[in-house]
This record gives sequence, C-alpha cells and structure tokens, in this order.
Amino acid sequence: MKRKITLKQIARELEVSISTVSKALRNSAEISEDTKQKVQAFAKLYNYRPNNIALSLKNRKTNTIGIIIPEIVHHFFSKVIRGVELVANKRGYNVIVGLSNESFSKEVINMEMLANGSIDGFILSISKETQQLQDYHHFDETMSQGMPIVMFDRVVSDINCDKVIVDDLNGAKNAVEKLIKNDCKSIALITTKDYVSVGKLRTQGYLEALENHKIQPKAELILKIDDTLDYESHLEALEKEIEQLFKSNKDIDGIFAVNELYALSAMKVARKLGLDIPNDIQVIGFTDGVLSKHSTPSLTTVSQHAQQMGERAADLLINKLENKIESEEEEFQTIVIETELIERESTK
Amino acid sequence: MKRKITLKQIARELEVSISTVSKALRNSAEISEDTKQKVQAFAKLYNYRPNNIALSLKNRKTNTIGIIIPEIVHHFFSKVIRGVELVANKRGYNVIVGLSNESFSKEVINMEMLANGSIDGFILSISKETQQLQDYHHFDETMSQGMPIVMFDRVVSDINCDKVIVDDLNGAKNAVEKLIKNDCKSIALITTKDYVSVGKLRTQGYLEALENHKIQPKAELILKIDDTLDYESHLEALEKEIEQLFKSNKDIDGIFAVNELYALSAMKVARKLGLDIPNDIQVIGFTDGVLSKHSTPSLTTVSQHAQQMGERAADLLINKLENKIESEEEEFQTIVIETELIERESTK
DNA sequence: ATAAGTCACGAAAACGTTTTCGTGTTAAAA
DNA sequence: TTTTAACACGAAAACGTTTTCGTGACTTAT
Repeated sequence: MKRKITLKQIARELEVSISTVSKALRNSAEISEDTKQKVQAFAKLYNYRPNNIALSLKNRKTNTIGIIIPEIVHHFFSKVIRGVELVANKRGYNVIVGLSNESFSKEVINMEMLANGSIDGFILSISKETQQLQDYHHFDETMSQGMPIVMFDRVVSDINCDKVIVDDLNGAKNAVEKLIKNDCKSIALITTKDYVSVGKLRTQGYLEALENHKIQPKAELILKIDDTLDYESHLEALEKEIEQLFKSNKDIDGIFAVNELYALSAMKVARKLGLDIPNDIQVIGFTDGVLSKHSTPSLTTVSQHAQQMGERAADLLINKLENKIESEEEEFQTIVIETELIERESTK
Repeated sequence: MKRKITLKQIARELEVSISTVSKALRNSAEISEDTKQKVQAFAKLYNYRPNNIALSLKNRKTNTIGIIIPEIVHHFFSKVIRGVELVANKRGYNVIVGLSNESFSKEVINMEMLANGSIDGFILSISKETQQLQDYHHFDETMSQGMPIVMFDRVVSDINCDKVIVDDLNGAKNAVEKLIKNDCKSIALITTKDYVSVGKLRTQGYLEALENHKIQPKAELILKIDDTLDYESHLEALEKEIEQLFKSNKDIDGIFAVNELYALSAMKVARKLGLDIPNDIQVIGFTDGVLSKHSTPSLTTVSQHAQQMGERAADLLINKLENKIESEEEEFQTIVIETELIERESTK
C-alpha cells in the first residue's frame, strides 16, 4: 500500500529541489527541457496528482461549494442538487451536502462545520423551523465573513444575498385561471400555514386569480394544513381534513393544491366519495415530483424546473466567487424561474 | 467584511506566541490559568474556529467521505445518502457527493477529483456502464493508495472491499413465493438484462422460488428489458413490450417486477386490458420508492431498506478509517441487508 | 550557596503546494 | 579580459494548524 506520491518524494528521487519539480510539472520556462522531461516522465509513471488540500490551503480556495437542504429524499431537492452538481462539476467545483432535516439547530451546526474553510460558498434552502423562528443570525455571520450565500426556493427577504426563486405567485395564478377557464365554479385551495413562504405566495396567487375573474373567495374553501410534522407519517389525518372539506362544500368542482401529496390525497378522497376526475372535479398540484406523472389519473401540475434552479444557483454562486475583484457596493441578484403548467389527465 | 480570525492574529494581538494560543485553546497544562483565560476569552469574542483545511493538511485526514452514485433523482439513492449523512454527521464527518450519471468516464473523473486528498474514503454504487465494461482499474488504484472503498447495492465481486448489499435473491424468492401461496399459477417476471448484477440475482430468486414449488419456468414468461436507456424517456416502449407479454400469455395471473416502474407499467397495461388487480392479476415490485405507496392500487413491494444500507455503509467505512492501527491481513466484510415484503393492495 | 526541579512559554518542524527572489555558471557583448 | 545577460536551478516563505523540544526564570531541597 503505497501512499500517494508528493513533490518532495519526486524531488528526492530525482535529486533536484522541490521547486524545480513543481515548476517542471507546470512547464515553467525557467526549467531546461531535459529536466522537464525527466520530471514529467517520472511523475506520469508514479501517477502524481497535486494534493487538493494543500492547494486549498495555499490558495485559500477550496473549489468546493456547500449545499444545505432540509431533506434529500424529495424529488424537488434532489433535482436541485443534480442541477448544482452539473454546473459545479463543469466549472471545476465539488459539492458537499448538508441536511438540516427541517431543524434549525442542525442547519446552524451544519453551516458552521462547513464554513470553517471547507467550502467557498453556500447554496441553501432554509428549514421550516428556521422559517418559524425567524432567526437568521447564522446567515448574517457567514456572509459577514466574506462567504457568499445563494438561497433558493425558500428564501428570506430580510437577508441580502443572491436568490433563485420560483414564480410561485404566477404559477399558482395560472393554475387557478386554468381551472376557471375549464369552467370550475367553486375552486378549493389546499395549502400550508402562512409561515411557509412558498405556501403564502401560492395562496396569494390563488386569491389573485379569483379576484381577476370577479369571483368572491370563500374562507371555507381554503384548507390550511399544518405541515410542521412530516407529510408521510400523518396521511390519514390529512385525508380526514380533506374529506371534511368536501363534505361541507358539496359544490367543489376544482382543487388547487400547493404540493403533490395534497393533490394526490385530494384525488384519493374524491374517488372514495364517488367523484370522477376530471369530470366532477378537476385537480392541479404544484411540484416537480414523479407521483404526478404516474398517478391515476395522472396529475396536472405546475412544474418548478428544479434542476434549472440548481443550475442557476450554482452559476450565480460561482460567478460571485470568481469575480471577487471589484465588488465595491455588492449587488445581489434575484433570479425568478418561470413555472410551466403541465397538463395531464386530472384536468379537462 | 472581516476575514476569519486565525491563531496568528490572536497571538499578535495578545503578544504571545502562536504555540501558546494553540495550547491555551486546547486547555494544555503547560499554560498558566491567567493566560488561558485571556486567550479563551479573546477567541470566544472573535468567534475563533480552527481552519478545517489546515487541520486536514496537518492530520492527513479530512473527516470527509465521498459518495459516488449513478443518479441522485432516485428514491433509493437519495435514501442511501440520507443514511450516510446521518451517521457521518453523528461521527463527525462531512459528505461530498459525486454523480456518475451512469457513465463510466464520469465515475472515473469524479473519483480522481476526490481521491487527491479531498476525502478519506469512498462509498459508492457503480454505474451501469462500468458494469458493462467491467473496467475496474479505478477502484484498484484508489484502494492501492490506501483509500478504503465501501460498495453498496451494485457491487462487483472481483473487487476486494467492504460491501453492503440487499439480499436480492431471497427478496425476490419470497416475493414470488408469496404469489404462489396466493394461488398464482402463471407468474411472469419483468427484469433487466443480465449484466445488471441486481437484476440477475432477482431473476435467480424468481427461478428458485418456482423450482422450490415444482413449477416449470417458461422462457416466454420472462421479459428482459434493456435498461441502458433511462427509464422515464421510453415508457411507451416499455408498455408495448409488457402488453405483448400479456397478449401472448393470456393465463398470466401474477407478476414479479424487479423495480417499481416496471411494476407500475404492468399494472397500467393490465388495467388497460380490462384486468382487475388483484383479482385477475397480482403484482409485486422491488423497490423503496414512493410510487408504490401512492399508486392505485398501491403496490406490494420488496423493501430494500435503503437508508439502513447507507447507515451501515457509513459505519463500515468510518470504522475502517479509524482502525487503521492493526490491519495486518486486511479483511473485508459484506453486510447483507434483509428485505421485507410490504403488502399492499396489488396482492390478495 | 549550589544543584535540581518546576513552571510558563517560544522556536521550529511538519503537512504539500506555489511563487518570489537570489545565485552560481556559462555564453555573449564590449 | 572584463562586464553583462541569459540560463537553470535552489532556498525560503506562505497558507493555518499541532506538537515536540528547548530554555530562561523561579522555587525547593541539600
């Protein structure tokens, strides 16, 4: 088990100095052709590769970006990671992943671990708990130490940094307008409590769409789910709530849900109540998941272009990292990714 | 924008040596109480944290593990990552992710990038292309440089390293035996071409189950899909093949599919042909995905315990990393994760 | 009063690079 | 022949730590 070979070992073996080896390998004009050839041949033979850690220390640059997300077992987030990885790799960066698991303290700890030299910058989406607590000191501290942050999807407007967001409002609005165009007269909304920024915006989109068409929103058609608990574990509770919604409002003929699972649950309950989709009720969800595509009936959804979000976020971050030159008055961008309505079987 | 503070800066500020600062912070007995207090207070005030990169270089240990997977937008793999992350974090390690995208060259490049000092060891599942080419030189090279590898799920028996695998054979066998017990007389298998190691094992499990029950396997009931292309993109082709299978074998009353999508497609086609699930045909899949749970009817599957695989793999790797002491004759373990049959609506 | 021992700290090396600057040798120019 | 320039290389610093070893100033025992 031979360790990786270093400049020092090559130097010793060839009886030259470390500097000479280093220069020879980088094809410096200072070194004679003879020596270069000898060194390069030897290095190739022993498969020399510069040690990344040493380079990072010397250059004070790791060429690694950290991504902190609330959950990885989630189509949206894994697609974002794929996007980040894609452009990061293309531009010579590695990606290190931290999971907050929707917990504030884990988010903080993870960031502190990575901020101490391991990475050059962050791409992150904040946890639900952080959104609730509204404690953003860790972001401020990180940035004040000169480490750039790019937030995506779940962003916080109080923090000044680059952002990549989905056009949640218009996405929702278009979806609801589609339902209206499809002749739905009584459209229900299944959303989250307001502290989830995206839930709030999508709710707003729903309201604006109704307003644009002179439809009076009714409070009883809006179901706000407490999603502090994780979805999967209390599916039955969710379905109960939705069933209640249907039973109290027999005239519902359209549903807009702010995520995939709410939409699917709505379809399941509707079916159970003997309602036909899309003839009795039309349903639209908001997501990038697989469930929509493969459910029966397949679900019309607002696509968020998750991978593209990741790509844009990575480009934004790397650009910032590599343009540290000027930056008198730092200026931050917010990129808005347009959504796309993917029509499937759950709408007419 | 103040840079992160270093030992050197603290030393200068307090007019002591760097060594003194370092020792004071680590509570060395060599340093007087007075000095310790002064230093620690100052460090706390300026939020001093040791630089990870410098530590890595000094200790020749990064406390980071690299994970290389073929695809991240995939429930199985993302669950594995979650498992790895979980124990890695608990044991003080970070996780850096590389995606091979099922490509041999990307796998090689990614490994080379990380092997040059960025990480202490690998956890990986090899790409389909690598499985086909059977070129494993990059694994050999990595290991010969003293960097341990733990393979999971898609492993290669030629390589001597720690492994975490699913008991594919018995998982498949149990599933098929379940179908037999449920009175299926003509059970079809939808699997992959043989070079995919797990596909091969699951096929073998199918055959053994039949044999155990004195059922003669019929070649025409075995459908081998070429999955070099990515699933999602050629769904129709897949469904065509399955439809052909049904039409040529009208007596099929049970289906075992080696993954989720094959199973779902089978259900879809069956429904299209007017067959009822589970009354006319019972279906079992092999996976850890979400689709099974939320499909209609929900799908009975063989669960692989993906997260547990990740956890075990991480423990295996970290144990090896931290026990570098002895290891005269290196010995490698293979951990077999037992599967579990999760019964849902697609079987009686 | 001297030897021995304790205490509190600093110098320096090491991890593996890159780069700046100096220096000895040789060849060309004056 | 002397000065200058080009050439080819090496020494050393720097990135930020930790740790070994040395050392001067006291204190204690003889």
